[in-house]
Amino acid sequence: MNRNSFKTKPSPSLPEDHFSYWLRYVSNSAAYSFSRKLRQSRVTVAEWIVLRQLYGSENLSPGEVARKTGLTQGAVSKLMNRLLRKKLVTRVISSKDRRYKELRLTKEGKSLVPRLARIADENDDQFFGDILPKQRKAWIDLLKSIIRKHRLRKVIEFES
Amino acid sequence: MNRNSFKTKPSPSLPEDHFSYWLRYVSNSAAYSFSRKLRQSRVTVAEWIVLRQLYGSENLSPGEVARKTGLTQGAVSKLMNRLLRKKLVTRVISSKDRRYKELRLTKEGKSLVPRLARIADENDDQFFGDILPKQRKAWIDLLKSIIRKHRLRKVIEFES
DNA sequence: CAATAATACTTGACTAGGAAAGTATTGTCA
DNA sequence: TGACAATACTTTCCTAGTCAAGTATTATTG
Repeated sequence: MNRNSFKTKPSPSLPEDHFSYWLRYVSNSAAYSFSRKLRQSRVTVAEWIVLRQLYGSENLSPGEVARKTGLTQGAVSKLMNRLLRKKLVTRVISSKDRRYKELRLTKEGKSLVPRLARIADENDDQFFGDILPKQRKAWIDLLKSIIRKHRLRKVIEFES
Repeated sequence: MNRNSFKTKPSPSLPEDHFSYWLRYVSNSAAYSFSRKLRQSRVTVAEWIVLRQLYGSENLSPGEVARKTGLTQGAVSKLMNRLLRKKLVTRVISSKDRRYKELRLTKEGKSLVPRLARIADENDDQFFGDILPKQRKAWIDLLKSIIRKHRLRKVIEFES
C-alpha cells in the first residue's frame, strides 16, 4: 500500500512556486537597473514617466497626470515639487479655473526627454532584446489581456 | 521629393513601447493585489517571504535571511523588529558566536505560513491561472534565463 | 598578546509613495 | 443668493526600503 495513501498535509508553497514571483523578480531587476542608469540624469523612474507624459501635450493638470500614470494625486503633487525644484517643469494656476494648475515642461525638461527615452530603450533592449519579435508580441498581448481581464489600474512603483 | 528625405528626429519612445513597462504593469498589479489580500493577516509581502524562509529551517541568522531574500541587512533588521512585535518570530543571540542572532518562528508564526501560502496560491491563480501549463513553463524558463544571463540578484520591492 | 581587521548586526538620515484629512475654488439649487 | 456639494490640489502621517555610519564581537597578525 502506498505510504501516502492517508491524508498528508502538503507543505506550504514557496514564493518561487508562483508565476508572479519570477515576473516580479525580473521586472524589479529591470526597473532597478533602469533606475540606476537614470541616476546620472538626476531623475527617477516615476519622474521619467511623468516627463514623457508632459512631452506629449502642451500642458496637463496634476489630475490628468495622475489619471494617465496611475499615480495618486498626492504622489503627483510631490513629484511635481521635485521636478519644479529641478527646473524641469513649470506650474501655474489656470486663469480659467483657479482650482486647476497647468504643468509644462521647461526647455531643459523638453531636451531631457529624448535622452531619457534612449536610456529606456537601451535598458529594455539589454534585458529583453534577445526575445524574438514574434514571441515578444505574444507576451505583450498576453500581458495586455491580463490587464483587460482584471481591469487593472496602473500601479507605480518601488524606487531604490 | 519626399518631404522627409532630410534627417528627421524620431519622437522619443513612450514608456508603453517597452517590454519592461508591461511586465511591470502586471507584476506590480499582482503584487499590489496580493498585498491587499495579506492585509487581513496583518502581514506584508516582504514579511511573508521572510516567514516562508524561516519555515524551512530550524533557525536562520539575519544575514542568511538577507542573502536568501535579496534584502539588505538593514531591511531584514527592521523587518525582524516588526515580526518580533507581532510575535511571529523570536530572536536570540547565538551562544556559539555572540555576533550572530538566531531567528525562529513562534508557534503562531508557524501556523500562519500555510495560510499565507494559500493566499499566495490564490492570488497567483487569479492572475495567471488561465495560462496553459505548457506556456507557463515556457515563460518561467525564459524569465529564469534572463535572470541567469544577467546574474540578477533579487530585488524586493515596493509596498503600498 | 595587543592592535587591527573582519564579520554580524543595528540605527539614523533619506527617499518614495499611499491614504486621508485639509484648503481653495467653483457649481448647484432651494 | 447663500449654504452645501463637488472638484482640484496639497499636506500630513504612515510604512517600507536603501545606504552608510555606528556598535559589538571574534579573528588575525606582527
